[in-house]
Amino acid sequence: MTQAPDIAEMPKAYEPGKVERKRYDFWLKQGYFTPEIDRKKKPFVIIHPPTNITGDMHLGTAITATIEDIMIRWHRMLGEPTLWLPGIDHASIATQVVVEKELIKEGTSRQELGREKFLERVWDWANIYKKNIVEQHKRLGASLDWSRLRFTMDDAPSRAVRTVFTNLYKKGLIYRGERIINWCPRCATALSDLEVEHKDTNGHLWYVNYPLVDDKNKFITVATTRPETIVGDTAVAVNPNDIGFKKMVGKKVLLPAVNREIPIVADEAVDMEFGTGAVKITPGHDPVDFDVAQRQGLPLINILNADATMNENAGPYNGMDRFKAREEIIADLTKSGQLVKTEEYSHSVGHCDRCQTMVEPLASLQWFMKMKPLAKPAIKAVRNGRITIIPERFTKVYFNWMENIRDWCISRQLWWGHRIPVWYCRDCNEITVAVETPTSCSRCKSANIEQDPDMLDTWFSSALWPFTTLGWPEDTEDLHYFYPTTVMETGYDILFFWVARMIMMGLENTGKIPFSTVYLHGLIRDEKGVKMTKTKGNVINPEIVIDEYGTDALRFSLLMGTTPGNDSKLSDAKLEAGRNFANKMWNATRFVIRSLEPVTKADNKIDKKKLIAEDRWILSRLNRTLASVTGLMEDFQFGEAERQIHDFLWGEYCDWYIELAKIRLQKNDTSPLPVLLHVLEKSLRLLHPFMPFITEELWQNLKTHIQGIDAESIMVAEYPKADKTMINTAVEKEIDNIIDIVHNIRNVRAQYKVEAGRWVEASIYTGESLSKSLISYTKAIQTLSRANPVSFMKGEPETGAGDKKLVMPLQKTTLVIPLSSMLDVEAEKNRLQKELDGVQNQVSRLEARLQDETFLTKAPEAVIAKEKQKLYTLNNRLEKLKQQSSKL
RNA sequence: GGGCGGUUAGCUCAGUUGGUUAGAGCGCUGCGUUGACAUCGCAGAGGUCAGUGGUUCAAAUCCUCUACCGCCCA
Repeated sequence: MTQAPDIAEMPKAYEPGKVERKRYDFWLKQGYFTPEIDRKKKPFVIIHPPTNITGDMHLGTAITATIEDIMIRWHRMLGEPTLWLPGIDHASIATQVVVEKELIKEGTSRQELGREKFLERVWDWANIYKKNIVEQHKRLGASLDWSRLRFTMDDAPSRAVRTVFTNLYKKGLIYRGERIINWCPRCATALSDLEVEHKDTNGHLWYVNYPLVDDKNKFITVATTRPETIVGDTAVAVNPNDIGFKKMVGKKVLLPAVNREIPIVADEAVDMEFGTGAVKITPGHDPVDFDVAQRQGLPLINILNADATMNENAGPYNGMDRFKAREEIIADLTKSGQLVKTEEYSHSVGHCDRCQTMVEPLASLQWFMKMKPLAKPAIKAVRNGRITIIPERFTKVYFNWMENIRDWCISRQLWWGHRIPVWYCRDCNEITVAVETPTSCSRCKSANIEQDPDMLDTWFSSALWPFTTLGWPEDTEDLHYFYPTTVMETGYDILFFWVARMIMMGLENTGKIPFSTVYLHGLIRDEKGVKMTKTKGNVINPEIVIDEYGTDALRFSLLMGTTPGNDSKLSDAKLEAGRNFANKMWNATRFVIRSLEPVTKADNKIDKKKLIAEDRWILSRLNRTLASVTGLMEDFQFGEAERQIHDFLWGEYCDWYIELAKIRLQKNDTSPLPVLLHVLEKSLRLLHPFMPFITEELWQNLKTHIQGIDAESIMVAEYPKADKTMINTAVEKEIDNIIDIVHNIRNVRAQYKVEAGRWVEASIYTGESLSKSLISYTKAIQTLSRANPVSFMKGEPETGAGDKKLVMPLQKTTLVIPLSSMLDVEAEKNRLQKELDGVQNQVSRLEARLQDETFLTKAPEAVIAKEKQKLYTLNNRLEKLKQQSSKL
């Protein structure tokens, strides 16, 4: 009895905490996460979108890891060399914001610390969070190849960043210029368009009179939402087609507050419908005005300091905060009578994505990437199908953005990140751009050079991630074998940030697409459908969830009921469903193991000759599920695949097959054990990518009792394939028939409130034929529906008046139960009437259809035959129901 | 202003080439502690698939318009 599968070894409920760490360590030790390069095979590769170091894991991390791990584990089990490469992102601006907040709490600041000390602090932070990220992914069961872990600030990726910058600069695709950029006064840096969040804001439209220089009694009235920028105006503009203003063009007006003379110009860009039709032009602080100024040759005045206080160009408002200046200037204009009208006005205002501070458009000297030439091949790659985006509708979003792409501001006035590899010569002003830090100016050879103090946008390095992680620009074996990668999986919210730029950079730098499929998942929201954010305090920490429910439950519930690209909500109810399913599997396995003979090792090989109907039924259902799930996985329908596995295991294997098997185990009949084991073992493999821990635990448990399983771990065992020869529609119908009978006897019992312990009598009439197989289920029907005696009869029941019997026409048989112990006639009348109505309804519909000439001529013959058959069956049933009803 | 998505049971959502009586989980009602599982079992109630018009023999599914909700871009 030493190797007896003692049930005491398996506790009554699944305890994930005792399993997860142990199993993960085992996988790690075995080295399963690191692929073997096999040139004969095509690898499956996912570069994990780098997790950023700003804080702890959130559900976005969890859903990404879960979906990718499902794909990875699945392909690994299919025998493909499978690489899932983990990455960590330095998140330049976001990290700097968090660390600065810490400093403020300590009563200091980055300026006070100085650049070097500040960077030490950030590195400390980064090192802590790098560790956390790795640990958290391990808890999620992520089978990432940790031997290839990359951090964006590592030497190799950093060198790759400088290489790309240098190459693109040389090709003229990176340039330095003065443009309107988005300036965050709190972060004190430029931002790209994508990092600005537009919010509809209720503001005002102020109408201000600008007096004409040559006639102080005449005015031109302009409308503005930002009166504080008046001091930066260098013109007033009207539309050249605006007849009302025609005579004004060319004249000069006197700017309020600073008393500067500025011209009235005509420009097509002016919207005649807006305000009075005359607008103020502030080229230093408005993108449209900037363009007007370029066209009209107008000067440009910057009125703001980096912290958004007014500067010396603002005259009397110098030194004031921008909002204070607005109040003051309105007060002054009111006093002077130049403010003629104020309207409520709703408009969209940009805010910093990271700190929510109101952004200032600002003319500034920055580095930009020219995007149009890069976008062109990237559009083509998707258009001609070399890259597929799933779900398909995002293809349109991608095209729309790419076709209207604008140059990307890539420089940031930050301290943490990749420093721009540009050196300015103090002697000859030459710009030196280089991968290696130069010691002298490339032109005059002076050593008096200074590096650009700015950093690159974080997303610059992210865009290179699919190839820099594999060693580019070095010609490595990894790059050869694993690039282009297979799938880029991420949330749809960063389609532009990541995916689009990765495609452009991949094509530009490697000449190849970086991946062939883009799979976009939806966002996880809270129970009420609100996006989770730290400020709202509705963030769910996955680690707490794992502690309470287990990793597999979390993974299961994250996918439950989801479809590609659609948002989903996470709730305790879903987590409980996941936990319960895990527990159900635990106990099903516990039952199977307990049922085995203690001494011998059982066989899960199937001897087709020994199979009885229910065996062939569950095998048919299994293989149907396998085929369906495989199709869904190939189609990226993981939520639906998961649901089908769940329904098969719970609704068919546990609810029916195990229950039927129990009867055979008692009877000492042909043993159900081989099939019981066979189906369970395969199902665990089927489920493994979704719920890796519990499936491994149970599979290992099972393995000690089964002969001939070679794999050391479920994660390297073969993913089950459907055997279509096992699919058997006839036998499925046969067992459905049994289920139908059991179902109806149980139903009657419940309806008539028959006591649990009481047996009812049942006769089953089978019409023309009475199969032996059906009779062999007598015992099963007895046990499952608590009916005895159960007898089978050929033909139809004879119904005489006064018979106290329930006669229930089922799908294929007629069930007869003596009413003797079930006396609630009213309830039965109601039930019958309801059923009668239902069937009558269907019959009417079918009759109508079958009398319809067009249907009869246009529908395929098979369909017509099917409908006729249906009608025939229904009419029979209807007839029987009527008889039954008349008797009551 | 342009584009996209959603509207199916009380709640959260599936329903992918149009074709049995539209499904699941949770919730609800009733019954149930016979050795896998009360993190469970059995049974039940609950839906004119947002509205409108159309295509079709046949529409939750395809097309038109409308309403409401959400998102993205400008």
